[in-house]
Amino acid sequence: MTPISRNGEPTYKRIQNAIRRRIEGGQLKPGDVVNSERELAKLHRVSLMTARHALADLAREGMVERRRGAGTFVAPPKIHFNKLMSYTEQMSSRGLQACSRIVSSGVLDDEPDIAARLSLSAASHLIMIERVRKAGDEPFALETCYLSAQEFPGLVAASLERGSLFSTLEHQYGIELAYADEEIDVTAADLKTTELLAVPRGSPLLRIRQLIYTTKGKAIIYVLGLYRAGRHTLLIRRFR
Amino acid sequence: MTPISRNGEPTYKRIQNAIRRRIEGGQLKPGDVVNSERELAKLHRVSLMTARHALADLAREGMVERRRGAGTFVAPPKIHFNKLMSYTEQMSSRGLQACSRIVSSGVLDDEPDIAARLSLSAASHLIMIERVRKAGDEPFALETCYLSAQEFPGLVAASLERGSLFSTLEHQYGIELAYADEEIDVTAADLKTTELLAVPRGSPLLRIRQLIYTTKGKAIIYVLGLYRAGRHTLLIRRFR
DNA sequence: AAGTGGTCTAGACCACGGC
DNA sequence: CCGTGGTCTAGACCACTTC
Repeated sequence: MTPISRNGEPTYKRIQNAIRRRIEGGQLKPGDVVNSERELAKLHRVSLMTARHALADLAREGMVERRRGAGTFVAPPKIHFNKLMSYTEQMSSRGLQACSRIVSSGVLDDEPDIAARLSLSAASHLIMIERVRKAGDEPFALETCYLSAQEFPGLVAASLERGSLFSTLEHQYGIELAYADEEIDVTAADLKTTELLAVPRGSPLLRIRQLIYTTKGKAIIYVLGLYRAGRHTLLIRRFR
Repeated sequence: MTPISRNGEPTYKRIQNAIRRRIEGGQLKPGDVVNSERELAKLHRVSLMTARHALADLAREGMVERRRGAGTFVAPPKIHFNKLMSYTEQMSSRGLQACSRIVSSGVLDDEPDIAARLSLSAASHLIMIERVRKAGDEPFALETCYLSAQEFPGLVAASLERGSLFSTLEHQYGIELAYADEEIDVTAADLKTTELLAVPRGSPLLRIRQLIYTTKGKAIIYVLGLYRAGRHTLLIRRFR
């Protein structure tokens, strides 16, 4: 048997996908027994080590739990903590519709601090998009994002039409987002924010400054978010 | 050769530890080449798969990076994002001394909401410790933590003497902390907080409600933290 | 061309869990 | 007791990187 089945997909991944499909398709529910290493080896006509590789890797992902002497079981669905999601994705994961309004947008060339965060020279041209996020009728957040104008020609127009910046970047520009570092603190609303978010002057606001990186480790988006009290709580999981 | 060398430690872990020691001891620096699978197999008189297991596992931990066709290299030291650390640990990791003052402490038996978060019955006795954290002379945070009084007899006295609650729990009570879920939002300072933190009434405060779990998945500590604006920023990494 | 990691085989013994 | 996962062997071929 050839180790790799003509399409380039390793055998152990084919086995994983077969199991994944049965879990995601609902045929296997959390707590159910998954085929043992020996069963998988026979089913897929594969050596024990390969079947084992498939299961061990699934366990590492958290899709499955292995208990020595007992078997391999479908793991309970994990809540995705510390996941980088766009506003649109966050909303749709809760079954809600993303709703936002672009307040302003354009290209700036005198934002040295922001350019520096994106590892660009001080006077670089930066695309700026400022949006108010709404829940129902009430605005609850003001988000301003910045990107290199040179790297994303034509982005402003595109982003004005479609809501999701993430999907535009990923599908239109072929960008692979990897992670984001966030600085979270608190400030009082200034005059401009007061008007846009319809809150009293001096109201406490959650401030999140986010720097989003690609899989190559390059910072490509800077986002400044200001969130009204009460309307927004951040969930984080920390590990020991 | 016996697969396990009399003390019960698997061979692949012995190999890992040998490599780890050389990295942590400074003999191998980030970017340096680590012994290849074949070299390790000969050195430790072990099969290729076992040497491979050791390296693959170290790579999964992030201690080394593997590049096909090139070799295995010591990974750059990782910044510990999203790590659960006590205040004492956070301070000492920055080379500072933890400095806090106990405002009040005692046992409560009428905090049903907090008891519920800890999966205890409504009228359970709860140890409460309220502390002001300081940076230099200025107070910057008010932290109140709650634990089951039944599970931690004698804790109040112990915690009054030593600063670190985490180390008391881990060493005195044999607790293994695993992770914490945090809810982060923002409020305005009430009268009591105003006095303790020496800020004007209505000042914006960062509020962090933390539920800390053991390795067995049991919630054992609830912490409510209130942080002054400007004095404290949270760092988070989110992954796609 | 030589060396590396990635995949795979066809077996083996052990420790552990549930019956 | 039997079946499970955990460890291990002594090889093999491939794709890839470096020289």
